[in-house]
Amino acid sequence: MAVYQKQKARPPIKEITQSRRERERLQRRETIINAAKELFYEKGYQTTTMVDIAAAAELSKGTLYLYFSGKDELYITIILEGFKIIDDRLREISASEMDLVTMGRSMFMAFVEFCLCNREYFRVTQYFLSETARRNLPDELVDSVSGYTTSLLGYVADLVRDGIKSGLLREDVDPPAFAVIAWRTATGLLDLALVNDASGLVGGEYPELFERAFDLLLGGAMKK
Amino acid sequence: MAVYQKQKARPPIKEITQSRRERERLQRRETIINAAKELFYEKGYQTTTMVDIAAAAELSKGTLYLYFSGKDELYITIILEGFKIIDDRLREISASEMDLVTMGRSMFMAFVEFCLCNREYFRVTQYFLSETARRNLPDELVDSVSGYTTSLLGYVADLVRDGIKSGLLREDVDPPAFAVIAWRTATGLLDLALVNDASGLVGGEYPELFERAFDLLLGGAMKK
DNA sequence: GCAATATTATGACCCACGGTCAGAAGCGGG
DNA sequence: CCCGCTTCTGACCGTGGGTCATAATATTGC
Repeated sequence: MAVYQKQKARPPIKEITQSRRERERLQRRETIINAAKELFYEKGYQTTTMVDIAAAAELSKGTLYLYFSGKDELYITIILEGFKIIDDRLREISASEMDLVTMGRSMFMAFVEFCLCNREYFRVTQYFLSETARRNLPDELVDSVSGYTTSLLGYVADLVRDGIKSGLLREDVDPPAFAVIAWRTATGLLDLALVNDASGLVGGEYPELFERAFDLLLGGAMKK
Repeated sequence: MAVYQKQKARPPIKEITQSRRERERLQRRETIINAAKELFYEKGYQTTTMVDIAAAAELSKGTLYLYFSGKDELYITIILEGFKIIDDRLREISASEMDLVTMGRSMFMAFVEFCLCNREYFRVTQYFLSETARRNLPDELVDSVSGYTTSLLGYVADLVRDGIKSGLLREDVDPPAFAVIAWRTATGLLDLALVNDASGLVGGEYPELFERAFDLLLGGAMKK
């Protein structure tokens, strides 16, 4: 009786192996990304070599180029994961039930803490922004990064709009401009914080410095 | 009568040539710096090669290493000139007769404008801050840069102190922290501005964005 | 099972660049 | 004019990103 059980027409062998191949390919890709992530985190972009990554992924150098167009693309690919995480976090906060000020502070500090805990993601974004990296990078990647940035700034701008509507903030505050300024204040301080372990230009505690920065920006935007 | 005119005992020939040698040496050094500055400005740090610089200075590559320990030192040396200029400018402003708010704004905008007009100086400072550059750099250079930074921040912190004393600013504003925050807000926005030529993440005019940033920080520090 | 074929992996090789150094070139003193 | 000292040079080295002919492996057809 079981003989004729062919309710589900099984797709041809060719397609089955095809799909397995694809999974395996993605798996390899993931392996490479993980190896690279660890090394970039540990040693930084410049000092990590393609051979290092290949060795860590138990592959030869040439193979890496079957999965990524080069070191930069591999690097930027890693960024995007970070963006996804922080984007989710900010969306989560912006969907929650806090009052506006708490929400703003939470967003600011979530971003800061994420960057402090995932320094390499942060460094990568800074690299992406300020280096010649963009030149020889696939447009698609550049677009992705820009897209995420726009998205992050959007949450803040929306929040500012709400703040103005509710009468908390002054009417002459420009939401997108405020978002950009807050974002760059955070990155500017982060830049410093990540080097400052060694150099000690700034005394005092870091978390407090970020809090103060947020207070200043907020204070400047609030009605008297 | 003129025969015995040896009022000024002329130093021995040896010393004369010695001193000329020294001047020539400094001249060569200057030539190299100027060549390098132009190229760094034009093409950025990574894409400028030592051979490029040597060619522009009409020297061979090896000669550069007689005047500088390497590419990094050459790079950082160029920074220091920039620091000197902006330091002088800020000192000038802080010694002038403006009211405190105007003075603060002038300092902020002077810094911003200097960086926008001398992008390479700015990029260099950022590189110095965030890259692995420091590791293999003479301590003396690192100290110089730190020293200038401290000096710049000092002008701002002093101004804030005056502002508090005069009753304009709140007592709970921490002068050094405010200085750091203002500084990093400016650099964060500058970082963006210098890339933004191409990428257009931010709409609107730049000078205005910097003004807004200053207003926010000032507003946050002022008494209600 | 086995050859023919397609897919994936490899590492020797190329080139660019920062840095070195033995020897060349130039200058000054005697 | 020659010796010695300073300054300069460019061939050379090591490193590291990227390429590609070839090898290894898997898949398909018979």
